[in-house]
Amino acid sequence: MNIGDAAQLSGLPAKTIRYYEDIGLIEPSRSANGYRSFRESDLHKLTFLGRARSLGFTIDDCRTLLTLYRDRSRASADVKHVAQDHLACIDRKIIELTEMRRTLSHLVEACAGDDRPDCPILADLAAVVPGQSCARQSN
Amino acid sequence: MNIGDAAQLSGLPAKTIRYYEDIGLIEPSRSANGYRSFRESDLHKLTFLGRARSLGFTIDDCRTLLTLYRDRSRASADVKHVAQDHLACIDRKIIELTEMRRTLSHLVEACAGDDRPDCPILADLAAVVPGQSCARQSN
DNA sequence: ACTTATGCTTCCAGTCATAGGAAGGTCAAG
DNA sequence: CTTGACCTTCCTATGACTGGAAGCATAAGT
Repeated sequence: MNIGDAAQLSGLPAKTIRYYEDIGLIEPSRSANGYRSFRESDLHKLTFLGRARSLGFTIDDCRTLLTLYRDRSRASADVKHVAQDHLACIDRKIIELTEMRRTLSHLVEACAGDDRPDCPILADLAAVVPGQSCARQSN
Repeated sequence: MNIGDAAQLSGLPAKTIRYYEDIGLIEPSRSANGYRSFRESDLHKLTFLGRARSLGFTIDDCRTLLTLYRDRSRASADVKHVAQDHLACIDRKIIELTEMRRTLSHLVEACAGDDRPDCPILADLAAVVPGQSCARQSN
């Protein structure tokens, strides 16, 4: 199977598949003409990766998860640990975004949105004293 | 005022301030020795930028917002528009993360997390048929 | 006057997970 | 035998920085 078919079947762009080979996530064999040749197991890995990425796991997480997947003597605790860490990371992001959303929606509501220049949004951006804002922990 | 003080007072790293000059967001003057010299207005812009960034506005948004801020004849509708677009963007991200969170937390709950190899998390990652998963709209 | 330390400068490279595109080889169909 | 679709590698760009090297400037201490 060539990369085009692998892309079609896995749902990943060919570009991404080449990248995954580059960074050592997959190792498809090569045909005589130099084309990548994908076996069932390669395709399986690709769909695994696609699914893991769609759940927001980093490439590094994916590497770990793939290793655990291959390892028949793994402990499910190890997998759970990776997933829980990621879950915590997602939760932090959701909290951060929700906080932004809260502030921003207040500002948007307060803004008349007409042709006059007075704008509470700009006023907020301009007025905040550095030490007092919530800007610090966002990095 | 040198960059170190500007960094302290604005809460932004000196590196970031240099970067903002590089991309044309600010234009501090220079002292005789070649050091950047920050006026009150520069500092004001920096805190404005810091606040806008902490609300998740892109650099491009910041550029627009700064321009609107300078423009005394702006219409608040223009500002509101930028903010609303960003709010919609935040909402999309929250929805996406929440969807990930939902799936992932189910999987984590279902995983025993002991020393046995059986793991619903890996099973899910491995089993999904490409066309059927929710992987598509995440790009 | 000399050393040390801190602060400033520019420039180059790296991050993350790809995407875009150029230049060129391969293959099936008409 | 040419067209077009597919494949290859290699280089560059994204966003918003961050890290680090090499080299001046300045201030403090001895």
